Amino acid sequence: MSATLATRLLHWYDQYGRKDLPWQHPRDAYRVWLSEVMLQQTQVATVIAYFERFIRTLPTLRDLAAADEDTVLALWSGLGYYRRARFLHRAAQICTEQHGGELPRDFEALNALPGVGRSTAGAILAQAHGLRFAILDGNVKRVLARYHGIHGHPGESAVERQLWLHADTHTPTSRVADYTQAIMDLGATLCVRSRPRCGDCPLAGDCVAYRDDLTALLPSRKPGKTIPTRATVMLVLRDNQGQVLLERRGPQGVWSGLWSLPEAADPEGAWRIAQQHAQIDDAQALAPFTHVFSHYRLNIEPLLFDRAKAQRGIADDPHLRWCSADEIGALGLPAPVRTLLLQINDAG
DNA sequence: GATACGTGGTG
DNA sequence: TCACCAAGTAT
Repeated sequence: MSATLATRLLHWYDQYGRKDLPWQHPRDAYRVWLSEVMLQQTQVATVIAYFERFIRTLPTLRDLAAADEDTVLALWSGLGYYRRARFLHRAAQICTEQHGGELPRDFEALNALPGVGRSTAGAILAQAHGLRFAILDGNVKRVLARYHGIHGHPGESAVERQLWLHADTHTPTSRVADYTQAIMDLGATLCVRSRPRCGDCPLAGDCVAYRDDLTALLPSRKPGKTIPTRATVMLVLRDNQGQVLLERRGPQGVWSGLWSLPEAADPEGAWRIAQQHAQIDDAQALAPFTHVFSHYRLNIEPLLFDRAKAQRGIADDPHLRWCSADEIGALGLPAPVRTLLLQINDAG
């Protein structure tokens, strides 16, 4: 009878696991929650700097609940999937109103918070409180699909159901927090998507994919599909003090809640919109570029209306504001818009 | 079940 | 250049 998967994994973790990630010290519920949400569909290397800045600015759940949405989105700006930030903010307020300013320790209550799914709820309970709950993120899916030789894309419900069963079965009753970190670390460092380092893996002896030489085929890849291309004109309205007109995007769709540039379908529409907001002398087409989302490609044609004279009355519209470069730093902007404005600033 | 939702890195 | 990928959740 060989040791359990958890035993072997914990033994490996003690020697090779990651123990200095910023959310591990201290490993409290607020920090684990924040890190888990930031890490959804995002890699550790990207998250670390965002996490440290966020936790420095909003060190407690109550600070987050009391913060402006602009502050939260500015701290998230560049991370993507901005709905996560809005959910995080709302969930903090729910905790303040309904849970005494703490994250609940109950799975159902956690799972009911916006942005907290089964895996994130499990991670909080396991890592912050040592309770026996399984997680099933991309790392764990990859490890278990290989270990058990499970075919089929993990996005299929039947496959995911199997993976959850295995994930739960393997979760030990002691050292749950370390085990949870261990299986993620294995997936992130050895059992990686391409060229996994099976020679160093503590589970290779019982791994079906290793035994059958299937590591390159498991987990099964998502059936590919081509993404559509869309186009937009972005208006850069700039006054003689260098301030640029920004517009807050609505609660639905991409970049929800972020401050972005006004948009139009074509240059004629752009002129029409520009004239509503300012007196315009001329327009200058800037270099077009493409921004790629997960589900479509966006061709962006920036149109610079320089030396614009702002119309009066805009101050009344909370979704519009003229911003200096300094103010832009404190707002959440889409990554390509921030890049564009920085380039224009550098160019004068 | 399918789709929406970002961004930066990689081969 | 480009397809694919990386600590998911909500609708």
